[in-house]
Amino acid sequence: MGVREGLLALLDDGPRYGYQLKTTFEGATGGVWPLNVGQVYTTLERLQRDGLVTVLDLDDQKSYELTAAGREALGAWWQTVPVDDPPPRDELMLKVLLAIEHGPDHALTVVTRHRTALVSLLQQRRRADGAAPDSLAARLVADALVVRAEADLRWLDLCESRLTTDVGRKP
Amino acid sequence: MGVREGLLALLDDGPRYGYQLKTTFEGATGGVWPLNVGQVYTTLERLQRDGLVTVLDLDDQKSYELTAAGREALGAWWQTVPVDDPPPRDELMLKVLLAIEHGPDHALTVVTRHRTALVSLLQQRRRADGAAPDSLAARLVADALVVRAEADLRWLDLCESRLTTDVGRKP
DNA sequence: CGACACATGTAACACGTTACATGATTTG
DNA sequence: CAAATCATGTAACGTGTTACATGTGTCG
Repeated sequence: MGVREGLLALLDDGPRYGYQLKTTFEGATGGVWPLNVGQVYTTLERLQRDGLVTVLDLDDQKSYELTAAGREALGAWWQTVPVDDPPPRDELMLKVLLAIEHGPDHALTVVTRHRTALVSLLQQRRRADGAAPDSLAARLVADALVVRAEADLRWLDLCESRLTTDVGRKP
Repeated sequence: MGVREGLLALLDDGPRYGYQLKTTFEGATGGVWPLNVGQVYTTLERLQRDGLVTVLDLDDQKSYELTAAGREALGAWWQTVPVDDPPPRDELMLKVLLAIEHGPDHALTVVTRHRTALVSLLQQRRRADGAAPDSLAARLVADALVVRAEADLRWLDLCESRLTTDVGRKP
């Protein structure tokens, strides 16, 4: 549910054609999220099917346009605050939780390995973040990656402390 | 790529049958990540197809077992530190970035709306985290949700400051 | 001319989700 | 007995990813 809404949002600025949507999407996201053109067209097809978008068939190019329903759906998206319930499965969490099933020793191994890797990744990202201010979008994405990595790191620390103190009692 | 490895990891403790995998998966993840039984069977089919798992056809129940290749794949998974490149598309980020295309005013609206929602969500999660220590797994998941929400909040603050100071210059 | 950007698609595949169908066993 | 749990699947659908095919225009 990402590309779909993305295209809707871009079409809110007026009719666009497929390839244009690809490039502006990539531009808006600071070039961090490449978008295969093919997916743009298939997604547009689905949006048509769902009545959120119509096509203006011009000479040789096709122009896509929001319908009233599409504008409504977009409005709903802007209003909605995404709260995932159940939360999306995350690979790091999953790995640690499953490692616990194999015993706290294995879990601690996994935790420390990931922490050292995350520390270097974080340094790397901080450098990238501090350096070239490409665009506002790229900057914000870089910020997000740093903040996320910090959060993961903090969580790993929490895991370690809980694993070392709570050893023995697993209700 | 979550369920697949999850099942492999669980099968490392010995042969299991499908339904058992569902319940132990949900148990290992503190009941936070429900897993549809149907998906267990389809995933096991794919794992068979890929030669990572074999079936022991007993009287009326089927028991699944890791192959050598399966054990190897699992080992690789344990060793691997997940670094997504490009990073996965995140709805919050996407929304803010696309809102910027519509002008900083719209972006600021989105940012502040999400911040207030996140603040209350965070309080709620902190309560849940501080309360009943269900199991180690449930506790760790709750921790993760809190830490993630804090990170998102921090990022939104960053967005706001960048949006208010960087206004005007978008290279 | 040759490479590259522009422009539009199709096909195959992977994974996840939900709903549906079926039957055995356990337990209140 | 009735309901819940255990147990195994199938079918349909949605989305995302990659690769492939095709053609036009532009620019060095």
